[in-house]
Amino acid sequence: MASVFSSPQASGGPRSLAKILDAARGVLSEHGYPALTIEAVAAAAGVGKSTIYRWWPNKEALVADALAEVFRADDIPDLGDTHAELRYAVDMTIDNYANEDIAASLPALAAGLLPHPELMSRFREAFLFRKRENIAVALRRAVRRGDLPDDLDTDLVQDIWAGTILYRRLMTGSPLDADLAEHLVRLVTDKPARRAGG
Amino acid sequence: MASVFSSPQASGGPRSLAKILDAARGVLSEHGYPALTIEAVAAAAGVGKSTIYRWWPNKEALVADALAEVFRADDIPDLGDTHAELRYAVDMTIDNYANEDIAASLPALAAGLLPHPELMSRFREAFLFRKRENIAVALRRAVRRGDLPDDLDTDLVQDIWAGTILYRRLMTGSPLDADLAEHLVRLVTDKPARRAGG
DNA sequence: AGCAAACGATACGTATCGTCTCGTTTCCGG
DNA sequence: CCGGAAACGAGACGATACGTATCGTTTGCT
Repeated sequence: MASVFSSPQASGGPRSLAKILDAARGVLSEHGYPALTIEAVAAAAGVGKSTIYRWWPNKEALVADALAEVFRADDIPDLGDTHAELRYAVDMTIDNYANEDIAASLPALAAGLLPHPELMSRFREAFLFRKRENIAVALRRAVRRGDLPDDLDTDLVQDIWAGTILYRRLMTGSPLDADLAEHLVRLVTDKPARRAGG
Repeated sequence: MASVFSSPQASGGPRSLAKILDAARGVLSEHGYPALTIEAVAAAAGVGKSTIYRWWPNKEALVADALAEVFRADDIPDLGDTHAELRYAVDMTIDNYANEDIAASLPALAAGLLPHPELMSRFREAFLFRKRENIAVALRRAVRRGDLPDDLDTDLVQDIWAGTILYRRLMTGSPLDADLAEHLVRLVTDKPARRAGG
């Protein structure tokens, strides 16, 4: 998969992207986000600073690219069982945000990209929407089975899942365990009483 | 209310905290987070840098203090109506995260505090738990009324509310409107079918 | 072989951080 | 109303990182 934030030119093309992305992940894992400077990545990659700046506009874009390759965006398998499929989706999301490198970088990433709408939307594309579409497929499948209501707001469901998980990870520090996953799935599958069926 | 991150000494005590906090909010509102440097705040407050560093360990702590005063943490009024009370709580949360200054600063704040557990926990205290306890009171009131299940996990409810709202604000950019508020309230009040009544 | 793109090294100017020193102002007790 | 201590303003300072620019070298395509 090509990188999202780098801008390979027409002919010839970059020769050191992979080396740089690997080095970025390495620095991040070994020394943490505060140590992740362009100069440190360049040194770890055995590369000149200019080479990094040739392909990425700034540090956040580089980190986003480096992490995008670690971010899971599986197709949700058709298991014939709605509960199991949604659990798969939630577990995948938990997996992503439980990842040390990702969790440690996301706030700084968001902070750095927020003032740059162009980069921010590319970030959303790479990080969120790729995964979201796969989960949406599973949700629509569940609707077709009759397990979820026709008017289900799939975006809201995903905002709730990802939002809760991320919030727990970054703000409250509560565990991201099977219990949470189960709650989040049931939040969607246990339909409201709807005032009639009582 | 005293500030959370500053550390006023025994006697004498600081004379310029308010001036500095006001200046910080001013710079933030007028020029945005990237312009919020210690030097800019000092200049805007008509204060020496050293005065700021005397009372706050770093920029994040200062910003956290400045924003904590803007953060709403109302008591949820006893309206006799669970739905209305929870809606009040959700609206308040939306209000907080819809605030330009707060939303623009939160990621940078989280990024800066994350590597410092001590500051991070003081931040949680000031920003989250004050508000959460007030909302928890309303939730427990609703349980007592029989409108919510006895085993309600109030922390999870709040993680879902705040998480979803914050995620929408920072990541997807979806609107934080009455529709969302209503959905989030119903998520809690429309009890699951519980496998029996269905 | 030849050319252009990609590269590495590295110097440079700018910005901000957080520390420090020093002389001045403010406050409080006596 | 005086004197000392704390708080203060100004700003110099070293360290670090950013992002740009220059330049000679390597790489890979034709």
